[in-house]
Amino acid sequence: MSSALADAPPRAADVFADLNPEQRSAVEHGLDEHGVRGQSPLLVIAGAGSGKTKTLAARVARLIQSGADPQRLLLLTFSRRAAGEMERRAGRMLHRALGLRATQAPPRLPWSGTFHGVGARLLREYAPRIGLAPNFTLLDRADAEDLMGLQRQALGLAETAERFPLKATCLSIYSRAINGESRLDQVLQEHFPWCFPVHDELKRLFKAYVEEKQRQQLLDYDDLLLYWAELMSDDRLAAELGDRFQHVLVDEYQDTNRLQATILRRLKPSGGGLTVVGDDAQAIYSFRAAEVRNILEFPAQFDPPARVVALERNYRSTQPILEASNAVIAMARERHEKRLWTDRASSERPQLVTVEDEARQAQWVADKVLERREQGLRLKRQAVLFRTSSHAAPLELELTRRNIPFVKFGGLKFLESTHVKDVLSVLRWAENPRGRLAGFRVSQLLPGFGPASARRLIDAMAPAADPVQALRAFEPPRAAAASWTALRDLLASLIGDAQWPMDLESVVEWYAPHLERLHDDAPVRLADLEQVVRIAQGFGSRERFLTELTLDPPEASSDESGIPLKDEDYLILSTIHSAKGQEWNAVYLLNCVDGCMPSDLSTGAQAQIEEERRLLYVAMTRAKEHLAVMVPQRFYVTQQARHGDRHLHASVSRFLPGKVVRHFDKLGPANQTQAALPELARPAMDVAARLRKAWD
DNA sequence: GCTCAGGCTCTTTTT
DNA sequence: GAGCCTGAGC
Repeated sequence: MSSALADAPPRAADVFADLNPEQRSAVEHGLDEHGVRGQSPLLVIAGAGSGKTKTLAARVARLIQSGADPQRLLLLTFSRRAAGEMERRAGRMLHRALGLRATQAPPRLPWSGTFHGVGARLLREYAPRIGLAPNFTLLDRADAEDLMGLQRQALGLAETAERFPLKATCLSIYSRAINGESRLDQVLQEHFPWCFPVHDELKRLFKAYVEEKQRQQLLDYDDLLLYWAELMSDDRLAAELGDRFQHVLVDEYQDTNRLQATILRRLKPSGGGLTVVGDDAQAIYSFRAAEVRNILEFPAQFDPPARVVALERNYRSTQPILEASNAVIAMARERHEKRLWTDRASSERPQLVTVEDEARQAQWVADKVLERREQGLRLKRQAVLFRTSSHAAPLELELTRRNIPFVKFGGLKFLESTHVKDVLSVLRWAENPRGRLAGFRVSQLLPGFGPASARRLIDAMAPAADPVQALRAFEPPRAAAASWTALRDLLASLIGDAQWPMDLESVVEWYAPHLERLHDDAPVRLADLEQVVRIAQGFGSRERFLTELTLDPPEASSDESGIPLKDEDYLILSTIHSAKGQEWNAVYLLNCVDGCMPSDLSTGAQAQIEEERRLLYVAMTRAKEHLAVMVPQRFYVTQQARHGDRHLHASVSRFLPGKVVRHFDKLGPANQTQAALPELARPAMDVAARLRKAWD
């Protein structure tokens, strides 16, 4: 224990002075002026905008100030970004609390990060003790899907008379079973009923998938949790790890799944030293097998039960915004009774803005954003939120047209796009020449090189003592002879000696002509690749680049101009999921109509609808002063296989009935006449039918 | 035996 | 638009 810290003058009162009584009680739980006293578990129910991050950071700072070793503090957050934020704020408080000089850095928190990130580090360290290869390769989701796809093919499941679930669906099912600690038949019954007939085949497939991962020393995301949990089913290792981390703090506990709860339970069986923070009203990740019951049943899990502290004072939003948000969540079926309050009065109510269509919606938002900027509100203080990434497309177009810079969070990461995956796969293959996945993908980029040749190639390389030699000895299919030479030589040089980050540039150079041949929009994709090259420069080596990119991918993308520099001003576009934990002075919420909000893919079970309601609640509570909820009356639906593109008539979200809407100021075209919507009389669409049926 | 073009289906949210 | 399967054509 650092004596310098323990000897520091107790100046806690200065730093922690502005905590309210509930926050203070959470921060001081188990502590007194002599340091760590009690060790009972703590649950903090933290409403939206109630100073959750501040409280958690203050608790971290207070623990360290009281003598806790930063090395023995495990801080589990939802995202890397949240971990960084927590470390920064705790650092600032510590800096003041310990009376450090400006040149002195506060202690770092080496064990803060996501469950997955921390799991990866622990597993590398403990690998030799649990029969795991320490240099295991981490699969991102797309890789895992490809591996599943290969097994699906190999088992002949693709050729069954009935269409077998796609590889992505197979992986979702598998992942759900792992994270939810559920049996396959339960998962199928509850979440994938249409796949139930192929229960036995899926079971075979998953067995093959697991075996293949083990053979190739591959771990997928779920394995990071699974192996961690398994590691701690050994009493000795569990005790060792439990002892290693004196305090364990978990953020966003409402979005953890059962497997994560198991890990915590094995880490801290008595709950001593365990602090979890969350808000059941903001649970929005059940599609990832998050389990709200984790937080609801947390206190009773221990004997004596965990102490519960509720933070109900909201510091973020104005009274009118909070009232509207409270009205939305008050209609939820099941919830922890809790009433957020604030003293931030305002005469401005949230707006419910009806516009004709999505194009007008984009114009309205762009106008308003500029108007607010004229009034002095920087773009960065404003955000546009949406349920689904594609909902922002018309707005992105409008913003680009008007030269308004923006950065988009969430949705399809550009790392997952075909061309970026292609390039990264070449690097992966070079990094691990016996890995079958990357080779299988890359070789088929060559014209005349199909799945059969690809399989022949990876079969030749996998067992080879010298993969480069196997590569040179390989006879390519005749049609691919010319292009084969270039790939072979590229790989040989990449395997031979790594030249980072020049390697990546060689790969892009090799790939460019193939990109040209395979895609019509090659220039746009090439711009993405230049972006990758730029990102790569921030990493010390090829190996680090590949592993860290998997656990911590860049979360933003923007138009072709690339991500703006940090000091530039830009508008935030974000999915609601990615907006978690954030706040802005002005928030615009797109497409608040039935079919988008709730998404018509989530109107099946009541539980899904309730989650969509919480999603709206999360979106609204991001706003500090200005909130505009947009309702386009019709929108254009593209790529409908059956009927082609057409207009769809939309109605305001079911989560905004009369008694909620009265908390809003209504804006919009005074009288929308039916004449303006000629062809909408009988929309012959599946979606429309489903929307109606949802009201039955 | 192998590749590739054409047609069909599905399309959320993320570590 | 991309994944996936089928079947024509080499």
